[in-house]
Formats: sequence, C-alpha cells, structure tokens
Amino acid sequence: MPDQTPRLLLLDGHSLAYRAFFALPVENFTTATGQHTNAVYGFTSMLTNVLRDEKPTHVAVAFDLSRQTFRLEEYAEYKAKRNKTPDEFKSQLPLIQAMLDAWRIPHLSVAGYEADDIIATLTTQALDADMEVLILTGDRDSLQLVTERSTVLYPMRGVSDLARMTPAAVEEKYGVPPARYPELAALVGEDSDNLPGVPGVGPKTAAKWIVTYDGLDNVVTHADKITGKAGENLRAHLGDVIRNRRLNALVRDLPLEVGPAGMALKEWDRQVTLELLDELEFRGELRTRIFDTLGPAEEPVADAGFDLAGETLAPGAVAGFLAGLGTDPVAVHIRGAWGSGTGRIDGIAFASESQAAYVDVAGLGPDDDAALAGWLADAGRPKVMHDAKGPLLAIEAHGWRLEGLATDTALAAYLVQPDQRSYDLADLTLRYLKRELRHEAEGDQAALFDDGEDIAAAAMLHARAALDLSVALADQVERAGGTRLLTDIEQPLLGMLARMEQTGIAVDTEHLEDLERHFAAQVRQAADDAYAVIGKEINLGSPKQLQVVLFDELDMPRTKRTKTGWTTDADALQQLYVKTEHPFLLHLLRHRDVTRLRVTIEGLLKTVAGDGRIHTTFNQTIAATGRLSSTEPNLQNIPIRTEEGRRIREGFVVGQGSDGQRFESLMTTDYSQIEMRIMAHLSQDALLIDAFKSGQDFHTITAQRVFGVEVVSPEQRAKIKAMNYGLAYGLSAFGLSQQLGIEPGEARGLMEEYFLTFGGVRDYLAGVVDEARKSGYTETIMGRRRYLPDLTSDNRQRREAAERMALNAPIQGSAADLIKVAMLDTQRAIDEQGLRSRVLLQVHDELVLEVAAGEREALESLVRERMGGAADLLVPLDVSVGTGRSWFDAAH
DNA sequence: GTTGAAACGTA
DNA sequence: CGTACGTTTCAACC
Repeated sequence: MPDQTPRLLLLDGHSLAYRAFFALPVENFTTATGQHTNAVYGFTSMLTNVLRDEKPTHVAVAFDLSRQTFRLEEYAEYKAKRNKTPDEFKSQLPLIQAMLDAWRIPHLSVAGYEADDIIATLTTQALDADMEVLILTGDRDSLQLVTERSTVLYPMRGVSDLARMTPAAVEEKYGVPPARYPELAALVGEDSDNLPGVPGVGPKTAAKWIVTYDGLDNVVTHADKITGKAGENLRAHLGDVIRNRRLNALVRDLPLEVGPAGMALKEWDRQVTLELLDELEFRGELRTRIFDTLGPAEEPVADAGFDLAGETLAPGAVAGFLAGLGTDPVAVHIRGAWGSGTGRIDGIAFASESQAAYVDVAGLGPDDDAALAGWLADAGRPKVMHDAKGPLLAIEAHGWRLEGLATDTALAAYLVQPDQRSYDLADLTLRYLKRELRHEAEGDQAALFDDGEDIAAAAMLHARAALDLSVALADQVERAGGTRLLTDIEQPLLGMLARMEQTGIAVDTEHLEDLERHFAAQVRQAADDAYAVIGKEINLGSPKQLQVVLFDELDMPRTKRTKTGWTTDADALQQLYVKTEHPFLLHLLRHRDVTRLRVTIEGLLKTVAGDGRIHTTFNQTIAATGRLSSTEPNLQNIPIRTEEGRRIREGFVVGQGSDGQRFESLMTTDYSQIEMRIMAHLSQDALLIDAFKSGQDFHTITAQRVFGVEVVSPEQRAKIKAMNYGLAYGLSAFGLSQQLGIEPGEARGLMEEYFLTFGGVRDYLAGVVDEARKSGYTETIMGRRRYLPDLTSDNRQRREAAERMALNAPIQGSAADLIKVAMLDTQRAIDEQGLRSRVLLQVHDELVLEVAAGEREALESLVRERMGGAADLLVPLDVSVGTGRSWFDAAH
C-alpha cells in the first residue's frame, strides 16, 4: 500500500556537512587533485540513506548564508568562540550544492538567518498543510520543532546512526516536551553558540525546574524561591538565560520564495550526477547506493530515445539505396573490430535525415560491393562518423577507400571539451542531444542485441545519433572557435594517423631478444647482490616490502610521504645513498633500471605483428593540450636518456615495403627547443627572440644574459637550462631548488634574475593566467582551447594546479598544433612529389620516417621545409635531421 | 577479475 | 611544491 501522505524532508546542509567533515578522516577523502571530499561524502551518504529509508515525497536543504545573522546583531558574542570555518570545508559546500542541483533538490538560504530558521518556517508551513515533516539536522535547537507529525533525525556518532526524535523520545532524553526544549537549552547554555547558561545547571536540573514551575517563564519569576548554590547562580545569570531563550527561538515566519509544495521530488539528472561522482572520485558502494535509491524512480532524460525507421538491405538492394542518398551528409556506423593498424568489417549502417539502412557485409554480392566501394570513395558524398580512425582501418583492410569525411563527431567533441576521459557516443548523445541512445519503442537497451534484426537496428541507431550529433556539435565547435582546427587539422590528420598505424615500424627482433637476455642477466645479478647485502630475499619490486627493509630493518631516514607510506622512488633512493652510502641502495637502483628495460623490451616484442613491424595506435582525443598519445605499445616513451636504454632504439630499424619496394634508412626529424621558441613568440620578449635569432646554443646565450657574463660555466648553463625547461610547466622556486639540489633561496634568486632579464616572459606568464581566469580557458596559436574552471577555485591546491596547467597548455598545445600542421604538410608534399617514403611515428616534437631508396636528399629538404614552415613565428623554427639504419643510428 | 597506487619511461 | 601522457607491478578489493 503506497503511503499517500505527503512527507517533507528538510535538511540542515551546513550542520550535517560540518559534522561529516569532522567525523570522516580527510586522508581517505581527497581526490587526486587535492580536493577534500569528506563533507560531501558524509552529507551525500546521509541524504541517500534517508531518501531510501524514509521515502519522502518532498525534499529541501537549508544552508546558512554567513555568520552575519540577526542573532549576532543582538548578541555580539554569538558563536564567537567558533573557530574560523576551515577552507577545506568551505570548498566542499559548492560541491554539495552541485550534487543537490543534479538531484533537482532545492536548496535555500536567507541573508541574516540561519538554516534552522528556514527549516522552522518550512516546518510550520508544512504542518499547516497537513504534511508530515522529517528534519535531518545536527543542531539540537531544531528539537523545538518536534510534534506528533514532525520528527527530527539527529546524527548520533559519525554519519550512519540517526536518532529518531519523536515527542516521546525528546521527553525521555531531556525530561521536557519538545516545545520546552529551548527553555531547557536556555538554562543549560550552548557552548558551540557561545551562549553561557547557568553554571552548575545541567539538563537534569533544568528539566526539574521547568517541570516543577511549569515553564521557564515561571522559573524566572520564581527564581528567588529556588534554594542552594544552583538557585544563587540562576539569580546571578537570569539575564543570560533570558537572552539565550530569545536567541534560540527559531524564526517560523521567514518570507521564502519556495514553499513546501514546490519541493516535490523531481527526476534527477543522472548524467550530471555521474560526472560529479567521477570528479569527486566516489566510485564504490556509495555510487551503487545512490543509483539504487534514485535510479528506479526516474527516467534519466525527458525526451525518449530515437524514433528510427530503417531496414536491413537485401542482397542486390545496396546500389539502389546508395544512389538515393543524394549529397546531403550521411552518417556511417561501422560494425566490426579494429586495432594495431588493421581491422575487420561486419556490417555498415547508414542514416540520413530521412532514412536509414543496414548492410551485412558478409552477404554482399559483387555488385553491392562495388556500389559500396564507389560510394565510400566518393568525396562528393559527405560522411559523418563517430571516431572514424578505427573504422577507417577496417574499411581499408577490406580493400575499400574512404573519402569525404565531413565530420568526425568524436574529434568535434574533443575540441569542444578536450578534458574528457572518453567520447563515448552514448554519453555525447545524452549530453548534446538530451536523448538516450536507444530506440523509442524499446524498453531496455539490452534487448536490442538479441538477434540480427536488433543488431541492425542498433547500428542504424548509432549512425542516426552521430548524424544528429554532428549538427549539434558543429554549433558548439564554432562557438569554441574550433571549426578550422577540426576541418583543417584534426580530421585530415585522422587519415594520416591511420596510415601511420597501418604502416608500422620494422623491428629487429633478434637484436631485442639479445638485449632482453642481456638485461635479464643483469636483473639476476643486481638481485643477487642486493640479497647478499641484506641477507635475505625479498620482492624488490614491492614498495611495501622495500619500506620494511629500508626504514624498519636498516633504520634509514624516512623519505617523502606517499598516500600509503614513504616513497622509494629513484630520487629518494639516490638521496638515501648520499646519506647512508648503504650498498643495498645501489643494487636496488640497478635492479630497478635493468628490470624496467627488460620489461620494456618484453612488452615491445609481444606487439610485433606478423609482418615483423609494430603497429601502435595513436589516440587523437586523450591529451587535453592537443597532443597525440600512443598505446599498444606506447612508442612515445622509448628510452633515450641513458646509454643502456638507448640501445632499445637499435631495435627499431628500416624495413621493407610489402610490395618489394626498397627502403634505405630511417630518418628522424625534430624541432629543437620548440616550447621555448613558442614562449618567445607568445611573450614577444625581445631578448629571448634575439637569443633564438642568434642561432647560438640557446641555454648558453640565455645564461649569458641572466648572469651578465661572457663565459658561462657548465653549472650556470645547467641552472638556466632547468629554468628554461621548467618555465613552461609553472615551475616553482621550490621545485627548481629540488631539481638542482640548491637552496630554495638561491632558486628564488635565480628566478628573480631570470625574470628581471626576460621581463616579457614574466609579463606573458602572469597575463596568461589572468586572462584564463577571466575567460575560463587558455588558447593556443591555432585557437585550441582548454577550459580551466579550477582557476577560480577557493581550494588552493586545485587553484594552483589549474594555474600551472594554464601556463603550460598554450605552449604544449601550440607545439602540438605546429607539428600536426607539419605532419599534414609533409604528407602532402610527399604525395605531390610522388615520393614513396613514409611517416611512421610522431613523438611530440619529432617525426620518424622511413626513407625509400634514393629519396634521402629530397625527403630531407622536403621535411625541413615543411616542418620549418609550419607556422610564421617571431623566431625561426629550427629542425634537425638524422638518418641511419635504426632509430638509434638516426639520432643526431 | 578489477582497481588504485607507486614507480618510471618519453616530450 | 613542474605540464602532458601509458605501462607495469604489487596489493587490496570484490
């Protein structure tokens, strides 16, 4: 039997969050970005439980606006003893309110009044309207609101136990009925509000008096009748008592914009909640509890799914269908599998404004196949696809070509919001179209995947969603100033990346296997040496076991803290060695180094394909700055810094073409000091620009300027080099001192000298953050934006992290823009000149190419020209080039 | 089996 | 207490 009585749940947001803040250990509730979340967690958890257990029909949350209330005006000492609200707490209130917004639960506050007064007003109104009332608060003053139809839920310990304060419960606990609770409180006093009561009078005595004399008024008028020390004290503090009673009376007639009727529970916003939970890093049990509690009752989106009509095309019907599609954009959704430079197609779905169809590729006749091939390769037939690079690999593996990609909705979404973790079609559909990726008629999505018909329907649905998304996103991209980036850079680049992935890079497996054996032997040696020193075998790869040995058994000085203990990273071990000279540390470091090299080679060998080449996957939508990333395997982090590690690069070699064409070498080309050049350009610092124009060693010449000397010592150069590199990352004086092993004071002085010399750089860096704070985003040379809402966070750690991102994003991002342009120009030039050489890899500021026989000179001048001319900056773009049999040999 | 932390490789 | 990534391993969790 459903409960028909409307039941209003009122929460005191401030008091509950504050309790949670102290009840939950902050160590366990901090996100990776340093945002504290213990108050959010506790509040959300309590709210969820009460929603689940009490099933209210109406809900609202009251917050204090500030400490400036009418009570403070009446009594200057009100709450004066309270410590200043910690920033770690304050920064959580907006997050709580964001959660409430996502759940469409109204929250209110009134200037000059406390949350309690709002709750009292709403309770009064709700009781008048015959509603039941539940009040969840950590403030005992609210007990005065308890009646037969209004109950206070009071958190006992922590955030999970709630006491149910009914009239009987109040009377039992305090010995007075709820309405007289404030009279009792007036006598006893309230420490947290800095309201002193009568000394020596606790709840028991107070209750006795109130009952005996029938109310506080009579206690006051008969104060002279009360004997003993307590009576004396009462007479001495009558003024306080009367004041207390005045202040702890809750205001029950505040003018409010919303009344109880406007607080009916509404459908919650599942998507926004999900994003918020992600941001807060609430993953486990609470998430489930929230979804179990809020989930079943709601439809996530007001709109239903898609109303879609389409059919699976019978053999022979493909040509006719494609011919009828015309030249308006058509969305294509490929079913299949792809990766590592190749793929397979199972089916293709099409969706235009007016129709949809699905083709099962396995059942295609030659005519159908030819028609499809022709349509796909026709640049005059614009296509919309979502995340087309993988499907493109499948299309080409099938022997088809794809031309006319008008919009890739994943790339478009990336330009609009580059900070996302994924660009899942269903998520984007929900976000930009406010629709679920499901068919209107279907109840649940799972049912879609039962049989062939449903597979086709689902595929068409995806195509249709991509088509609608492309329209919505076109507008968003335009507003973010990213249209040219999308059409001129990212989308064309997609095809080039697919080509690079298909080509892969040849591997000398024998060399790598030799090297792996070599390092494996070194690992054993280092391990044996380490065990010999400490007299036992442990797992050297376990930081936990290492900590026991280092800090407990060997009693070494503790290093920097990590979340779970003390760090054992290479830097710390190095410093420990300087302090202790304990040989175990050397063997351990050696073990780390060679283990890592062995594992790296092992991983690489595992990914060598049947053609003897490694086909990495470049991800175009991961890095928020606009860089590419590389996975399976990551070829952008192959060792180079150490002599030993560099030998792995000998394993990447020139290979042979599949059709017998000959290649003579690998070529590496890279930009030198691209980020500092971009810094020079963006800051327009005349001295820095001159430094680059001079063509001399950059770090030396900047060191000359900073130190005002002609002859720069190696130490001076090293310091300035660290600064030069660090600047673009938002380096602090402390960080610089750590890196250089100098005193923070010296590092600070160095930075001051640097900024005195390069004032333009200082002004630029300050300006970048300033502007980003105002506009909400940073921008690269090509207009690529990165949004940084945390620049205005009141959490210092978050804010400063955002500031460093703001410093770095335009520089790293502009470099990413430049090399993307350079890649496209290089490929175009190769094609125009009919060369057969090919681009294999991009490593942020470097390209690796495979040089076809006889093309070295032509290729080198072509790449120099295109990379050097990728943008017209105030400084030259210096490109260095090397060739050789292997990636190692091609180094220059 | 999955997930997070720690460690470390690159630009 | 320097940005941007990806991978591996261990250990704790389910």
